[in-house]
Amino acid sequence: MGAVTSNAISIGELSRLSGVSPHTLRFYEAEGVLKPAGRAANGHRRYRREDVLWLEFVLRFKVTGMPLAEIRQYAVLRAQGEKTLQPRLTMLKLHRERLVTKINELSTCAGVLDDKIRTYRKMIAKSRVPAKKAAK
Amino acid sequence: MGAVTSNAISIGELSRLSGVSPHTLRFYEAEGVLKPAGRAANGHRRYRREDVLWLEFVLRFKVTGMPLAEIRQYAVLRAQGEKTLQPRLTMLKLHRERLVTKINELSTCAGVLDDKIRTYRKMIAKSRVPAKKAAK
DNA sequence: TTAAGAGTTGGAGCTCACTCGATGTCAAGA
DNA sequence: TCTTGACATCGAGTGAGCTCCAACTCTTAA
Repeated sequence: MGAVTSNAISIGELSRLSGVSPHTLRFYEAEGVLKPAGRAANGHRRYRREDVLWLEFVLRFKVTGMPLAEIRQYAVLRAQGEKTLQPRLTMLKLHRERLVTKINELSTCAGVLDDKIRTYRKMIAKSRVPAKKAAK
Repeated sequence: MGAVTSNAISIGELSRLSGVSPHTLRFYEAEGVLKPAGRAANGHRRYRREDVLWLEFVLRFKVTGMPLAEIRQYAVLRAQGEKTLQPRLTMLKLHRERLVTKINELSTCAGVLDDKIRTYRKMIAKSRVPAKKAAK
């Protein structure tokens, strides 16, 4: 049975798994968003289950528009252990607020967009009817 | 009473009104997002009511994450008049779809975030209780 | 033995959306 | 007359977030 290897995966596998290119994964590591990955004997990066979970968390942050710098800040706190629970909670709450605001903003825009679409449909319908009448 | 002036505003006024810097307004014009503004006798840009409304529309597109290139594309169609109603409607519908998808995605993330916040609160509460007991 | 394929590094380059700086014109007010 | 302030143009610079390239090392399979 494999000794140290256990269930660690390569950068290529993580890339396929996460949809993030190997380039970008290394870039994230350089930026301090991902902690320096463990290495195999040949120097290749080895990602473990917890690394995959953290990446998923990071991607959720990203999707919600958090800038990398802020994600890194959170990552740094996390690396410092339990004593930073409070500041991390503060960051999460703040981000939650922004997220709710953003969702509301987008919903408003979606409403306006719907109105616009309805108007367009009507305009297109009207511009077609006279043509039919004329043809009659 | 003022003749041609009517209710046209300067770039500075539009900037204050919209929260977009004069630099950026000129940049938008150069990019074809805003149509070339009318000019006063001295060469200064004069924006009219319809220009302000169009800018508002553009900003709503922007807020919802539409890239400038796409907004310009819409602007170009609009400038071509009634005959482009159909392609514009198509663009609006497509964008609506993306917007709805985005809103759902964000809502999911908000849910996950809420869970995380709850977990953090519990962890913080637990890390406090033993300290109190020890002090007793 | 050679070639392919997956990884490594460092650094340059790219896109997007601004943002700024230099330089100039013009009109109004002290 | 001189200064201030708002505007103009043009081109360069910025920052975020990748994305690609060159050159190299290993391992494995033909």
